[in-house]
Amino acid sequence: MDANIELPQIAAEPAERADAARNRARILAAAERLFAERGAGCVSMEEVAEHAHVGKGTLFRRFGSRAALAQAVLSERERALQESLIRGEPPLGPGAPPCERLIAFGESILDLLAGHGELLLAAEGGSARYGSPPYGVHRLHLTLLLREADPTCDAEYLAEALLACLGADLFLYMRDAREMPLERLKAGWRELVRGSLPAPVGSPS
Amino acid sequence: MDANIELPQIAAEPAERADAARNRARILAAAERLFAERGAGCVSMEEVAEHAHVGKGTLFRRFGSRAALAQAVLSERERALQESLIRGEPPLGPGAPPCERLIAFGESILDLLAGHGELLLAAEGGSARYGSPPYGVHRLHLTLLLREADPTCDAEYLAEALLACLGADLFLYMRDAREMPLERLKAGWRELVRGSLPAPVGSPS
DNA sequence: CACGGATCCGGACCGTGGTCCGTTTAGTAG
DNA sequence: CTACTAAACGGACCACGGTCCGGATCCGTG
Repeated sequence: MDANIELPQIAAEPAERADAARNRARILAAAERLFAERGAGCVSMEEVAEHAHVGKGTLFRRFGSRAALAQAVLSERERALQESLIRGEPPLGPGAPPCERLIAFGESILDLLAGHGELLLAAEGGSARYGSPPYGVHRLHLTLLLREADPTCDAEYLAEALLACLGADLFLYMRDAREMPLERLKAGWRELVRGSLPAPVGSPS
Repeated sequence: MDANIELPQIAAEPAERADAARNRARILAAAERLFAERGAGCVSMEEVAEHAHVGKGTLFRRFGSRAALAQAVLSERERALQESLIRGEPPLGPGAPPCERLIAFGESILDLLAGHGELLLAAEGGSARYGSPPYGVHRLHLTLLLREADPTCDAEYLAEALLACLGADLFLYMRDAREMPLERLKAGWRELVRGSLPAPVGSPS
């Protein structure tokens, strides 16, 4: 249960008081447990505070919003994904052609969604998605890959558009309401990516 | 100020009482005015009720939720769009090749978003999007066009994915935060559609 | 017109996300 | 150990979306 996660700590901040750190860890542990037990959608912030033996004010002081709490709970997995993007094995990491990397990226996100869809939905809830650090990283990653694959395309627009197809709300809707299995979503993503790129070498068909 | 909009009235319901109709009209008029004056995001349901001289309970009895109220306010424009899709002139209506119709559809939606983005955001808010009648119609429209253009593709998945690129939250983010002009979004949409379809006759380039 | 029941009204009420501020506590300097 | 300050605590508080139900209103019937 390592909880020393301080991703957005770049400038040297005046260090964290001991009780603050203790409470942060308590809150994260309680949130993780409750979200896993009953689903992120069925846990109120007040409950998280109670189970962490902490006042509601403290909870919001530490995490700012429900979406940010969910992001914090997910931050370890997100960190691992980013690590794989930058230094992992191909096709997710560097070394594979951009098209393959794009496909692998989307499939990783879909796997993440399959495992923690509700939690990711809470993390993206209410347009908190755009502007969150993970979204920025994913956007940049896609932009660079798209530009590499086709310098003439509008990579910035395409990155946003492709990421929209990996949103948690859309995923849950397609999986639960439309009953599309994970494999179908992955196949659809592959086609989507291939369509957005020019044919790599010789165009068959 | 015509307010006799009763789109989802298919089965012969036991008719509407006079005071009910009067209150519905009042509410729609008040909502339309307030949303236009101050932006949909800055108007609470209680305010709408007050300005319509109606109790909050009546407001929710009639419209069920904030999102549904926004949809009702938009229903006239949505109806006009659907009319154009079914019986309008090409390329939006029937007669043009599927690819052109897809492009025209997206551009129409983008124009709608440019004019009433906040209102559409309220109408789609909180995953009320999927399952709303307009979404169902748009999805069906795209599915049929995609299937016509390429019977081998997964038209149902592609329809959802393409619609995700026309979501109100994404549009407002790209326009306001990323400062992408409308023309760029339209150009991006065109490329997106062309990529999702096989080259129509002879593939140039 | 008088009646009766179905329909509708409206504001009190609830749960929730988020804020505020008086009080407490951790850390430090003397 | 004491004194002091900045930081953190925590629960009362607020605004808002949404629900409920006792009472008022409409409208068909005799």
